[in-house]
Amino acid sequence: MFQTHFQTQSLRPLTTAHLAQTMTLLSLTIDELKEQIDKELSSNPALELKEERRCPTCHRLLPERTVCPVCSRPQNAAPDEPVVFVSPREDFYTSTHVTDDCLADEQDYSPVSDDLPTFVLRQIAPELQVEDRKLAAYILAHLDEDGLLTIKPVEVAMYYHIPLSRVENVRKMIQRAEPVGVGSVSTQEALLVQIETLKDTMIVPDLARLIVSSGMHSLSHRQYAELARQFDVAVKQVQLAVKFISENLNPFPGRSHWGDMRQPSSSGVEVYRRPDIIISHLNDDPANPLVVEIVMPVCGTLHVNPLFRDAIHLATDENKDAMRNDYDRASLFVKCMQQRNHTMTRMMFCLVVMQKDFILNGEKHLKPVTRVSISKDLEVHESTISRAVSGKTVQLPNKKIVPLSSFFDRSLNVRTILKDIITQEDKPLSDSELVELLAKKGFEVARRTVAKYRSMEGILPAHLRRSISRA
DNA sequence: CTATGGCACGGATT
DNA sequence: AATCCGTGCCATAG
Repeated sequence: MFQTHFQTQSLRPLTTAHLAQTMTLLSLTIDELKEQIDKELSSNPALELKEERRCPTCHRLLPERTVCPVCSRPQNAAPDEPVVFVSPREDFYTSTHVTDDCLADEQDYSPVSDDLPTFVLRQIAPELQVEDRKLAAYILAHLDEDGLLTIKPVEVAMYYHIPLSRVENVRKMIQRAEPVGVGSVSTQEALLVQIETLKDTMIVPDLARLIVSSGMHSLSHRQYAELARQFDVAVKQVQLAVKFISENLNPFPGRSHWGDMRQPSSSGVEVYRRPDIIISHLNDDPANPLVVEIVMPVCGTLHVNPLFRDAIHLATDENKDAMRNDYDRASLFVKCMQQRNHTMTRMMFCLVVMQKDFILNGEKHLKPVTRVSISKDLEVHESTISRAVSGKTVQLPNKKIVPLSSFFDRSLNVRTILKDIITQEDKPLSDSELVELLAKKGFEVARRTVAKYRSMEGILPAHLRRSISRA
């Protein structure tokens, strides 16, 4: 029902080679795609990148059509249907990996958002020795989604064949940068660093420090009595110190700062990348229809250079085979690229129609959709959708960047409702009470599941929940 | 006895 | 075929 103005027939893969390459291209993220295109362009003279015209009114590049798909909507599209098209936006490309490029001073990348490593690196780059910069970048490249280090400092030192002390010096600088404590090896270290920096601006109870430095185990198990005995103070004192800790410190430095734009997926290494797809309102006016751009990392469209084809006939026999080969490769590449974009376009159209509420009104309104159902609507194999979704990110109209896979998250809506309930209700609710509240709103989940969701969102259990600071 | 986290199982998803 | 997710049961802390 959704393929109103998308013709599938003309783009069916013809050969197995075509199919295979389309599949690989489909699963590539935007950075990998650019890499692939660059490689192909530089190694194959038959391939050409043609700069296309811009739309006179909105200045978007016009890839395949002469009519701008955004300004002049296709006639057969209903007014509330989203416009989906492939958008060549090289200008949008910014370096997202932490490389030497990122370290160049005061460059304006105009990214939608920095990733966490870049964000930190910018702060400390000015005071860093030049030769320590790539060291810092390396360290920052190995943070988990909580902002903690995934490798040991010793390993870094061995990797670069430098003394451990040098690694630690750089690491100390990273830890002092915002978000404070990032780059720590453990939650304990993160907390200690935060305490040290807080000391400058406020009074830190000594007991809090003691508890963090030598009572972490008891703390995490909420054994307050044990702590009181260990430090020979009243339980009440311990509770006060714990309160201070939970209100002022954050064991997961990465979360407070970046939790908003990032979904806590446990494999979230790639989550900070710039988006593969951009969804926005035309001219950012909510009254206008949605515009969905499948971002191409190059400016213009790829096609086979017609001059090259003519030149084959003029070439010597010796060159002819090679040129023929180049030509075939180029045209295959172009076909595959079109196929890829075609699939992406159709999929996004389908997805945006179904998840319109989610895109406009937030995560609460996410409908549980499976990849299989989409594949049926589009009449493609489910693995095709899987590949198209995996690793990609989307920028929503509210400028948040989320992984495309969250469109298929079965429990995201329940989790956000849960978050809402917890932040709004002032009295700490137990898990089973939460189950009832959720049931009232029409979400049937088990008690155990609520507990899981809490830990996924980094929400503390009912005991230690007082006033959780949220930015 | 209640609240919660760990382990593991089954079914759905990829 | 491998993986992820929701859930049930059980142990443990308070």
